[in-house]
Amino acid sequence: MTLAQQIDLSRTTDITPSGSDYETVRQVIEMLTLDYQRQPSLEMIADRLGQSPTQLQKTFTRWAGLSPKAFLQAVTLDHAKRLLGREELPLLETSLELGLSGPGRLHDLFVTHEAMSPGEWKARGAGLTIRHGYHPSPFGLALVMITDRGLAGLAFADDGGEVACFDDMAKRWPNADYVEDLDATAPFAARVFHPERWSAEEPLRVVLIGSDFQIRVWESLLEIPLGRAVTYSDIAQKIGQPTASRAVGAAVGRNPISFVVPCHRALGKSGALTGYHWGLTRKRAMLGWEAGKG
DNA sequence: GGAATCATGTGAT
DNA sequence: ATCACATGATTCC
Repeated sequence: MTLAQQIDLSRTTDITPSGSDYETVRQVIEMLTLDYQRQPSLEMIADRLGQSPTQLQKTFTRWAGLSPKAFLQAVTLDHAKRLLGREELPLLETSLELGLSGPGRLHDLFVTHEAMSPGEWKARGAGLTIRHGYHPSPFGLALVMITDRGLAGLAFADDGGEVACFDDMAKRWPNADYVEDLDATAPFAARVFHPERWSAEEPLRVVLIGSDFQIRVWESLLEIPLGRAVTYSDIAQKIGQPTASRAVGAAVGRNPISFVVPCHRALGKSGALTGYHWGLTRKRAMLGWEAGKG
């Protein structure tokens, strides 16, 4: 069976109502990034997209829970630095910590994770059955991969990139058996993008398949609260290898469960969004989207 | 200030 | 062995 046959695109189920808005958001972010010096106004952007400013405003609010202006601010370097928690006044810092302690513990408490043993990692997925399916998401078409131990992979495809996206994921565990099973993946797709629905009673189950080093990095990503960010060197410190920030970057980049393991909250020391496996635009979109949730 | 350069750990080939 | 990196600090203009 060929790869294209394994991925049946016609059977994707619409789960997130805001899924179709991402294309608009993506184009806006790209315009802003392309000539950030000229600071194109909302009117100009709407014009270039062939939409009215009010239409665009509506789309944004629906997608981000955030006005366009607030969203645009959330995408700037300035805001990224704030996420790192370096520029807070002491007073604000305290209230910020308090305010975040709820959602901040979210990942800790509501995502249970287990790691594959080193032996299983070396087997490169041998003996493992991975069920997968594409579903719409707030960040474009999402590829969900699960094992009987929980969510193993979450990836994103740009238009027409569905096969490439699947291939990217599948070659991480080349010896696994892959079965398309949208009925099995749909419940995960429905929950993943609604973190407020994760609960201690019914936590989101994820399984980390990677090397020992990668798993240590990914586990520390899980501890970053919503609305905060850390640097690659912060993570290196945390796992006790302070000179390994670059290796950390590589490991973060190989995170197979993007969004749930919040690798988009890892930034360069300057606050710059240095890279993202599924495209920098998507990283900006996620940070902006999350700014509307906290 | 910004470009060039270096030290650096991990994982794939 | 060698190479490519989602880094970061230092050293030059």
